[in-house]
Amino acid sequence: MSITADLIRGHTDAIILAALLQGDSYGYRINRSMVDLTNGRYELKEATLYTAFRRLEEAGYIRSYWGDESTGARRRYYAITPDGRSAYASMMREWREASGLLEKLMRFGSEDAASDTEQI
Amino acid sequence: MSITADLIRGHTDAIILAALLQGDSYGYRINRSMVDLTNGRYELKEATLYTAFRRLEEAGYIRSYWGDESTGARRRYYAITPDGRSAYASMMREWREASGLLEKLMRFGSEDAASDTEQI
DNA sequence: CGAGATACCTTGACAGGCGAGGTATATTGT
DNA sequence: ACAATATACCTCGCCTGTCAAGGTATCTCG
Repeated sequence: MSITADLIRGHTDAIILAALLQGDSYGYRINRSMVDLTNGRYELKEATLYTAFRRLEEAGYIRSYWGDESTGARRRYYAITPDGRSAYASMMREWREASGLLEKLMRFGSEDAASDTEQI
Repeated sequence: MSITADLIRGHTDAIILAALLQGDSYGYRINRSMVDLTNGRYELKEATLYTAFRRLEEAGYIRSYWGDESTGARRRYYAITPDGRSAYASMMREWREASGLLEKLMRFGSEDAASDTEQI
């Protein structure tokens, strides 16, 4: 993976919730879709993923149920809850704000900026 | 602070290097300028800041020297090294890529998107 | 003289990410 | 028939960055 962990840290939950907004899904599949969407440049590691599921379920943002696969390995499906939806929304808001601030702070010194006309 | 730590986590080094691109500075001042630039919405905590200085100096990205204040508290100044400059550049590149990916992943589900014409 | 600003620093705990390891079932190639 | 691979789940324990809490010393102002 070309993207280091700390750049993603803290966004795991939002990413998972976003995936579940599309409909119920399960761990392995979510993992795959990350890889696909990013062309393999980023992967949510399994350990991270399952820890996150626990965390999110405990927080009441998702709930889980076993699929009734008649064949193949069993799957634990996850569904986003109403609380999860509003959590997602506020995470997105935070992300927008944070990335704006970061942008500002990180090019504080560099002059490829050309957009600092707004006063702080 | 309205912005949670984990959203910024991992960017501390880049932020500090960016500040030093403007010229040598010292801890307390860098800290202040963060607060000013973000209108108080984000603050690099002192403990975090000084840990980062150690880390960056050990990595050879910055070097430090004591200022010769004739009055007031002593100041330890930091200067960015050539290695630090190229580290900053690659951190910026990583940030661009990561934030692009995150954007894509996090609105995977939501339909304020309207820009998913590019195929993955 | 006491309060507050300036300026530095360390310790210890915490939380999230993940490497490494494990389980079980189905498919595919030889 | 059997090994390899893919699917699918899970846990333990380490590592790293953040930060609350505490500490030091100097200067200014009322």
